[in-house]
Amino acid sequence: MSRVLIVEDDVAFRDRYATIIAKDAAFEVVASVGTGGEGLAMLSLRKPDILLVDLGLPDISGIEIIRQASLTLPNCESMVVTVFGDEEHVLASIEAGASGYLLKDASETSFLSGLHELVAGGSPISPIIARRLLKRFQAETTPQVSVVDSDVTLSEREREILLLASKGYNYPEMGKLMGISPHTVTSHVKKIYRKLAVHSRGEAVFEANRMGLIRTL
Amino acid sequence: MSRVLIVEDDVAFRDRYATIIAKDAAFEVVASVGTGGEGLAMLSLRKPDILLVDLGLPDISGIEIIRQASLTLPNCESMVVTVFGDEEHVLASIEAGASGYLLKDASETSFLSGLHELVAGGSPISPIIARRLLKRFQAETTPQVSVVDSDVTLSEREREILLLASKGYNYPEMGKLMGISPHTVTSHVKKIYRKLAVHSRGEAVFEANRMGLIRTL
DNA sequence: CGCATCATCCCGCAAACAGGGTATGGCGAT
DNA sequence: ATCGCCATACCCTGTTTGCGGGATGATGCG
Repeated sequence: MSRVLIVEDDVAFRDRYATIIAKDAAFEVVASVGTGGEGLAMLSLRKPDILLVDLGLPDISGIEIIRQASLTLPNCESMVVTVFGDEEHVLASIEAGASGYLLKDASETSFLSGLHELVAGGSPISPIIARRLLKRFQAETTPQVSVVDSDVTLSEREREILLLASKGYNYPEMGKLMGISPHTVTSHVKKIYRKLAVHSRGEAVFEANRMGLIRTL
Repeated sequence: MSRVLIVEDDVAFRDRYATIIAKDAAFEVVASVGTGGEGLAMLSLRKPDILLVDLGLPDISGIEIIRQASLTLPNCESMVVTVFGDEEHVLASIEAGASGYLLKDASETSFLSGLHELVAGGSPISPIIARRLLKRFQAETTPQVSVVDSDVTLSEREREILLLASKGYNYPEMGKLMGISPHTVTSHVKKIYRKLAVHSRGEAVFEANRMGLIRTL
């Protein structure tokens, strides 16, 4: 039997959820509150297995409750039930650790089956929401091609210098570190400037890691 | 009425899909083939509204068919129906342009409702699959939090200047652009250096957009 | 064998820069 | 009303940089 905590400010919805859940022997509502503060309190007090949370709470955002839940209760799965279908809310919820995301217009059966899927290790997501996620994924994977816009290729030495430049070393220091003359460093830098079509260190560094020539991670 | 193309090598499944779809007046099976080659042919020949595709085809991967569909038929939604629930297949499908992803063990009703959601602009995704996607998202977004390591906050002016510096402007130019004296610019820059604990433009720019203070997009 | 590319080295100069001051006024918090 | 923070502005000094030249050897490619 999974213990459910409901956090929802709209009393009508809160009661509806409680009623639906009560019908299913697999679930038990251990608390049903209307504010984020109460939600956080119940989280540590009742330690639910499932957190059913609305995002538009009067005091704090439901996101925070989700975050708290995934931090303090590793076995607790968070399900968002909300009217917000926009990308920002969805992503924030997922980043906070939500495992399910249903819109409030979900039918009773899809609501219940969502809960069952949640405890089974799945992630019930309303198709409309899922579409947003897919768009995001496609947007993230495809632009890699567009990032490789220019066909600029730097030589090994040039990349090294650029990396050192990005860390604030001046020419003499670079020369010493690379075991070459500072004059040589300037020569390389000049070529870098020409290749990147820039005319200062700052711009070079900026362009370089915009073009993925320097990986900051 | 949505025109459906089925590409599935297992005859039993193929027939099952066709039978289920035939029951719904909203859909019409315009072709039902067992190989990727036939699938591609039917794609251009029948121009379906929905592509129902298995990933494990004998000749070419279903991924390729999805890619072809999203490239040539902008109004065609691709739905993957497969046994592969691993991350690689899922991500590849989505990257190729799939809008739905159901596992083969889906019930008849969830199969049909999935199709309906697809034409309604949603993305039906089996909860197990969705969980995979969420994991991916969390893995991708969380590192950004760790990047915000230091509690350095730059003032509005300081950010502006840093942005201009990253584009290669020198102090006089910045001053002109911002309508302030070049001396003032240096003052701001000095404060920036102190805050970021750097001592050159290059390093400042590097640190700034490593810390997410500058958005490169 | 040329030709291109890379890495290396050198000179010199005007401009920009780093870093140290000092000082004004506004604005919000205490 | 006093304090801190920000933005503004200026001065000074020594160093670094940007950019214009010119030059050499090594390597790789057609």
